[in-house]
Amino acid sequence: MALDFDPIAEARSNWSERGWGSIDAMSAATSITRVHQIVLSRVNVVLAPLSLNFSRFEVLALLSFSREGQLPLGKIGERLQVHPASVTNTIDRLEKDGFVVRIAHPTDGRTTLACITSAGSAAAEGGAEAMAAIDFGLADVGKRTLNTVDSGLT
Amino acid sequence: MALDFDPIAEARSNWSERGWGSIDAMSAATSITRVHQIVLSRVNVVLAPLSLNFSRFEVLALLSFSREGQLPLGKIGERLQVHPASVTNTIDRLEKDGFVVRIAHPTDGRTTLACITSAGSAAAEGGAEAMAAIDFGLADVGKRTLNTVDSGLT
DNA sequence: CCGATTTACTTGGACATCAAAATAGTTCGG
DNA sequence: CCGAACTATTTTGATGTCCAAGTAAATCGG
Repeated sequence: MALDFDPIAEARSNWSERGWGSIDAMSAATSITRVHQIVLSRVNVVLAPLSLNFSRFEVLALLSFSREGQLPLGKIGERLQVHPASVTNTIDRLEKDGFVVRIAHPTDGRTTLACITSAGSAAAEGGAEAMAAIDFGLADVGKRTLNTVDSGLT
Repeated sequence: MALDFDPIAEARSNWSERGWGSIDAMSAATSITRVHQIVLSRVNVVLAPLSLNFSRFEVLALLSFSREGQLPLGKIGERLQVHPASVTNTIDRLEKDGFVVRIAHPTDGRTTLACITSAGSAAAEGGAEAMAAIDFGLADVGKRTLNTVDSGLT
């Protein structure tokens, strides 16, 4: 799995030779992309046996955190910063797997609520446990990095 | 664009209430996901007018860094850590836009080389400039974060 | 109270990615 | 030199994401 070269250092050096600008930002963007890639794939590996991936898990977690275990689809998209069409798609799959059900909003006919089922709650629980068990795939990334990635967000 | 709440803090608090583990790692993973989302979308916005996105730009940059301006598809996938099928797809598009051409490897009949064209070089140049101009969408992320994201990678 | 606008979700289309199977060419052991 | 094993790429099929357009319901202004 480990590469025999450092892609980040390589990119920095080539970038600089080319006289291209914003090297630090370029380097950071590359790192972020790479870390994201690694984390996402590691996390998805342990979620797969539960019929989950990170997106689906996020939705279930959000629902399980809510008072009633249900939220309008639009709210879900807003919270997770994903496109409405993606929410529709994700809820479709969660519903097909029996993890949520769509129910009509009591007063607003436009709105659809996603409501988590007990199977959904169990899956969320299992997913959280599975990801915690591998430290979200970040075990070897280093604590200092973690904390500082954390801050500096808008 | 700015949210009226802090999703990361929110997630931490809910996560903890639930008694779920690895809070720091969870928080970091969430941050990485979110930063990646933001950076990628900002970068793609400025690349779009050039008929590029970040994936395609990465391939062009890699080719333009190479001695001969050409590399085997497999090498490209290895360097950029993407699936062979994705390389095929990306090269298809770049070729359709006239940014690269496929040529046969001189000695190994299995291998296909992607060779950057002058239009491709120009596009890479323009893309680098465009991304540098917006500091890779990281302008408001903070310098300390950038440097530390940088280290801690395997 | 009605028409225009806004809001909420879904649908269809374009892309991107991965896994697995298919294809074609190379290499290696006997 | 031949067949087995390996390597490089493409194809196929499943997912996932976004955008733009469509549909349906609520709201706002006159």
